[in-house]
Amino acid sequence: MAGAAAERESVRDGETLYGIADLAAHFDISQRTIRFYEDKGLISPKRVGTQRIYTETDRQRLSLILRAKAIGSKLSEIRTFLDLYGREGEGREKQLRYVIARTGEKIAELEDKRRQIDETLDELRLIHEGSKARLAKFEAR
Amino acid sequence: MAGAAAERESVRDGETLYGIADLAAHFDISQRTIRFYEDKGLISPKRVGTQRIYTETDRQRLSLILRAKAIGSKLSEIRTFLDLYGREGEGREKQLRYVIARTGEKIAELEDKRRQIDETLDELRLIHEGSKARLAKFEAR
DNA sequence: GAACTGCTTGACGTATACGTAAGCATGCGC
DNA sequence: GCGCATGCTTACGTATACGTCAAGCAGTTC
Repeated sequence: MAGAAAERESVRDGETLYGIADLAAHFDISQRTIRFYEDKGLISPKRVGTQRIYTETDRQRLSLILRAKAIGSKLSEIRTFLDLYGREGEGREKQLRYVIARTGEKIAELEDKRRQIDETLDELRLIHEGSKARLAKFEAR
Repeated sequence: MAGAAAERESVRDGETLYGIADLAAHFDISQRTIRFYEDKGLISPKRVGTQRIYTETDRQRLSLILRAKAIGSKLSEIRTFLDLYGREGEGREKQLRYVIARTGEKIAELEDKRRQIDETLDELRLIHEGSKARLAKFEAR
């Protein structure tokens, strides 16, 4: 990953840049939302004058933010979440322990959520299939 | 006090009854939260004078509500969610179609959420294990 | 029978996650 | 040079999901 990043740095000439409208359209969110995330410190685009300029990295960050949101993380959590990804390259012992602890918590939390979703899915499928079967009887008359 | 109510459980029909404090303690939520759900029409306990009395069915309903919340449903959604469970026994054709449609949507939604959680889990495990491996090197010195 | 405890109903406050509107700056296309 | 689109900041508004008093009633205890 560090190698790929370095490589992308070297071909910076060809790096695609985005305006706020581009990202808003791509992710189907409002510009206000993107600015809001910036206020919360989740993304820090470059500026040209006052205008925000987003790099590919920013775009991926935003993608991560949205997925984290989709699985039920709060924005305040997402901030430390992003830090985990950011710190991955660093190797200081204390930070490693921190990352291990936090990711461990999150993993347990998500596994639990997954279990609950599975249970709910089982029940819903029962109702779904049962209703379909009962409907079939109606139509068979 | 409500605990006392649970103890002298209605021997007549053998059904266990609960006070609001019982449920709050059991599910580790506040009494305020339970009353809030009632305001939203999610549960409708019996009353003895002004006091709320919950049956086993109410308890199960509350359990369902909390699980639905845990997987990211909004309270407004949970209301129709509960209707699905309630209507399961009824067999009117139109209602069956409704139930099939709604459960189908929810199933698709949850399956998607499950996928996203799995992806996130994969990434987190990579970071987690990778960090543990790197930490092991530190300690091996 | 006064204090204590638990429950009740408002009414208002709070955190999160944005939406919306107003007003100003900037850049383009003609 | 002018109008229109696009973007910026500031500020207030909104929906959700509760928390936090405040004040009162109903049993229970001492």
